[in-house]
Amino acid sequence: MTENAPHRVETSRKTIRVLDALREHGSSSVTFLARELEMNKSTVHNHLSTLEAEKFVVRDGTDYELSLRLLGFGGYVQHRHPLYQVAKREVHRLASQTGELANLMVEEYGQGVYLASEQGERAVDLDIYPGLRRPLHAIGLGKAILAHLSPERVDDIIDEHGLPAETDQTITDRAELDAQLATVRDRGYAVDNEELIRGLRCVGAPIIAKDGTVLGAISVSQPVSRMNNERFTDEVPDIVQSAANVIELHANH
Amino acid sequence: MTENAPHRVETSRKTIRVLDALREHGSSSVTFLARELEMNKSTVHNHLSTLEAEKFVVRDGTDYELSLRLLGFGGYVQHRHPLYQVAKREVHRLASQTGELANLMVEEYGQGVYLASEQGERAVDLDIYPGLRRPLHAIGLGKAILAHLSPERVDDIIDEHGLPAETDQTITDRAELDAQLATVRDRGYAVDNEELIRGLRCVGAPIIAKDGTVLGAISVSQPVSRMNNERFTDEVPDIVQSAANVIELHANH
DNA sequence: ACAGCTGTTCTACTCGATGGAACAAACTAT
DNA sequence: ATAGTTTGTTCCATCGAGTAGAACAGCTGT
Repeated sequence: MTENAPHRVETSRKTIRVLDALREHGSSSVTFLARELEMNKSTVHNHLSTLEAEKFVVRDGTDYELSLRLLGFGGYVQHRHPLYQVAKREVHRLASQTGELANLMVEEYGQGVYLASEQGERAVDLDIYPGLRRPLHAIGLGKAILAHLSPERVDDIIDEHGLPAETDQTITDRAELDAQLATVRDRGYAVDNEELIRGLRCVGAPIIAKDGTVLGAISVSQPVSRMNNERFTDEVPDIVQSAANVIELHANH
Repeated sequence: MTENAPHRVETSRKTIRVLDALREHGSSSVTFLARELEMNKSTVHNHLSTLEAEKFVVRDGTDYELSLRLLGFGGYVQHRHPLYQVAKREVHRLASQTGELANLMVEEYGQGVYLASEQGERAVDLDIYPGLRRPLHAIGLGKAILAHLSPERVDDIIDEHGLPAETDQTITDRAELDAQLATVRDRGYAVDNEELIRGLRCVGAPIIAKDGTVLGAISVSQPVSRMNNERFTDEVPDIVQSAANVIELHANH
């Protein structure tokens, strides 16, 4: 038992570690996972057998991989999420209206989680999928959310996750971040300028509930080549903000 | 240890049972789950603490519910699924072209699993989401798949799952099913006529790989009121089949 | 104030997860 | 072919850890 941790089930943590490893490495064999996780071969085998019996993994010959049963859990969580239900259509509309990539994000455990991601006709292909987690400070979506969390909450989050640099444009200075968050609050939307991925610009608007708490954020991402400064500072922000407003109306019944 | 089951990790099964219960009942308290699962209160508490530490569940005051971390696994599984990658755009196109509900299904463990589900402008709202499982025999999508599995495989599946009646239109007779599957093979698409849900018609076409194995099926569902017999037997099948053909082309590189 | 709920903590017991060795099956290389 | 290496799987004894039950604390309503 580590430190002051209460009574935890160590065995189940091992099972979760196996699942995590399968997600990180894709289809894997018993011995590979045993080496990777520094667990005994027979232990890994037992856990995989259990997961297979429970249909959480499928075996492809000698390798195991995550099964669609996990999609059942994931789809369920997404489907029943209150913000997803009201925002789904707007994300869709935003993607087809702009032809670009539209995303919906919420905060959980101090990280940004994509709740929905929809590609328009000419959208960039970014390997973004629902459930993917990204640091909040490095993307427009995340800054839109951070700007409307309580200062204590922002402190906690940065204490836990820091301000890692994703590209050379990422904000890594706390004062700089605070300044940007103030700007976001003023003008109502956030941007990121190749902060997570080089060549990509993104405009995000917060979704605020009637009691003032931030529910999430919605954004449009497009290559710098297709977003000149005018679109970047005028047109796109308007579109994204009005989508956020529509969602706010639905969210507040 | 039950029967001839090899060495399984019983503790992890309990954790999985907790997750299942949370999915079935939604947000739940410790004592509720303990009663439901016939486990000791403290045992449930330990498992939930573990799941919370691993961020698989979030607590909302005294209740626990499934977290977005599960969406991470689910989204990953969906995103990396080979059929999803090639079929995604066609499902999208089918939904906007018809304005109705378009679905993509694959078979896993003898059940039909929705891989994608997209609503067009006037589509019915069916509580279908990616990862949801349905019996193969009761839906057009499922019959499109069954028709192209090997006879032994079909036998195995029916041995395991039977032919439960979802509505009074569901096929529950094996001979009747075989006859329908033969028809599906002949004309290239499958239908269901209020077999899963009353008032809903569905046309599904199989997606076949170049080696003859069935990869999945794609469908359009709409209310009987909007699908007269002509559309049901001519127009819609054509649209769905051509979408399936496009996917087959992409799947075969 | 008291009874009846919760969730949580503690502890002793014993069940079962674990790691190591032994096994079989599949491949490689000589 | 045969020997050698690597795989997945099974077996088994040990001891670590999950479990159940009781005790505690915090809350609600009458």
